[in-house]
Amino acid sequence: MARHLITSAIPYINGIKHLGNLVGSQLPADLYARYLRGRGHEVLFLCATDEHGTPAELAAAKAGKPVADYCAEMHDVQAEIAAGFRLSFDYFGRSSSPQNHALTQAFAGRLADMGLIREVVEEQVYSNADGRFLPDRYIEGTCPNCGFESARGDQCDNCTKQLDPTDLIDARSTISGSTDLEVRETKHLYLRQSALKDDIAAWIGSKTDWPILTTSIAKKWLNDGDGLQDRGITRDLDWGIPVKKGTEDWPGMEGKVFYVWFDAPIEYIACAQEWVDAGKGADWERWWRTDKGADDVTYTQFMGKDNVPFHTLSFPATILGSQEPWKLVDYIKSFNYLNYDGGQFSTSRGRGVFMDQALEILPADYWRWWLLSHAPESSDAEFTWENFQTDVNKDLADVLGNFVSRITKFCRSKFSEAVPEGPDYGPAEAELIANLSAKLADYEGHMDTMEVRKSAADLRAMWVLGNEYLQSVAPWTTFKTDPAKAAMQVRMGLNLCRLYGVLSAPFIPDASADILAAMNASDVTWPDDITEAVSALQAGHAFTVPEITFRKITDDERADWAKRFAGIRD
RNA sequence: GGCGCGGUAGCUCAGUUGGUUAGAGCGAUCGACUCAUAAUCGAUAGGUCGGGAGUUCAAGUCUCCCCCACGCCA
Repeated sequence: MARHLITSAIPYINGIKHLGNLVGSQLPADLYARYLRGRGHEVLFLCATDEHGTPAELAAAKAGKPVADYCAEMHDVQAEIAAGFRLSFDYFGRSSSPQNHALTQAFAGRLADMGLIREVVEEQVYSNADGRFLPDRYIEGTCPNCGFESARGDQCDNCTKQLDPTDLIDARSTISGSTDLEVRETKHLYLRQSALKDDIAAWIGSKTDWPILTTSIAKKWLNDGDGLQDRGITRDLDWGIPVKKGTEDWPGMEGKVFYVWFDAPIEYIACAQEWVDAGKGADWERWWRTDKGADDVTYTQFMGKDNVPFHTLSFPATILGSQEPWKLVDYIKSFNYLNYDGGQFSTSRGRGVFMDQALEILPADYWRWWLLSHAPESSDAEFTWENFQTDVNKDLADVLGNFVSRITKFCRSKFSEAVPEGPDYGPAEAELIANLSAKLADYEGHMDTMEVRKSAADLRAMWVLGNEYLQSVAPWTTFKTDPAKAAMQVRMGLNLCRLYGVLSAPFIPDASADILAAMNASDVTWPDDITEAVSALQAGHAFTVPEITFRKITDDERADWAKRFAGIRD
């Protein structure tokens, strides 16, 4: 039994995530966590909400709520939706937790002690009306180059010229529209990532088994231009973790907070502390401190490609720079984007399906299966309603659901709602067992290496083997001449239902639980041996014919949903 | 403009270090079966592997150029 620490990129607190976000981090992380638990490994699976920064402040203001209240509410909303998708976090924390405050401040203090923090005085635009410094993207004005009226503080979207906020003519705040702006000096802390470049490059270089997507992004940032740049880790905001040097005040940094991208990944560690403090775990250090038992932990992170730089460079810079025995990530599984019907999902335009909407129209398993079996691993993937409908109907309703239905109903009509008597398995069953064993090995191999789409294909192939078997031995025909033999064939079919329930659980936990409950199965452990597994249910074992496991999506529904989620809001 | 991931059957995608007639699922067509959610099983059709040039005994797989899509950055 091995120990696995798994984290999913932590979703931003502002709003509900769409299916592309889900399939890019939380869902595959959950698949992996469920699989490893199923195999009997010890797993700690953590996720949290990422709560700091300007967007959270603005969203709270828009909602007319104090930012702390807003975040608390949205955390609960996201937690509820995550539960709806059956995301099996051991703990769903918050980056605004007291634990993360203390740990982030401790890291900053330690990095300062190691000489890796420098103070920089810079000029930034301050909005008197808003009472705050404005990040470049919250400033708009007329481009001095082309005259475009909605150029942003960092760049003109019309002529693409790179700009400084002070270049803009009639600059205004996009928050309030106010033109009462001024340039003020402000002091910030920078993490000297440039000093850690060689360490990080050596570490990345040692990860030869990582996905190309992960390492190519990391190497680009390491080597482009002047190489890895020092990064500002503080901001002039109210909402965030106050800048402190450990537990001490940081002279000159009063009223400032750490930048969200500094404290967010530290929450991975703080989340484990929250898990313990909430009474759900006993010891977080044995997962995170290599001097306290974490040296045998395998740590895997899941994220979309946009998060890769922060997980391959920024967070490792924090860890490596501290020179403390923190656990570094062993494997980063990154994903491309899921497109929606030929374009992007769009939060602002309401285009695509969001997590809460998805659960309103169909159970979680439908989404889990389709999204995972089409995970954007090697390139961006494409969601269309036509594909979703045909794939889900075929795979879940016809291949798996109908298999359970046909065998249980046949048994009930010809025998009873109990596994019938019959002889031992024969040659046809031996062949089936051999095929299943081979496919199970493929399935486990692909799950071990987190090849999500291939794992889904292997699982489906095992479902198909059951249908092939029934079709070939045809118990409905056998029954006419040799009822005892037919009973044996039915016994195999019922045992396959139980087996599918066990093996399918990482992908479709609810349906698996339903099947196992219908089969009245007490043993749900992962099979070591298929021969044994298909003998688990013995003659006389009572079962029930389950309700329809997966109903089909109709053409009307598909058309209706395609229209509903096309994005008419503006 | 620079960089990155891609461009393989109607659709969604696989194709290890270059090596026999390029694969899967869906869809289509035909057949079998009738236990089942008009389900299942089998068979067949369908691709000049974005375009061009090159290296090689041999290239979807390597090199160069070009085109297209998406993304990131400045």
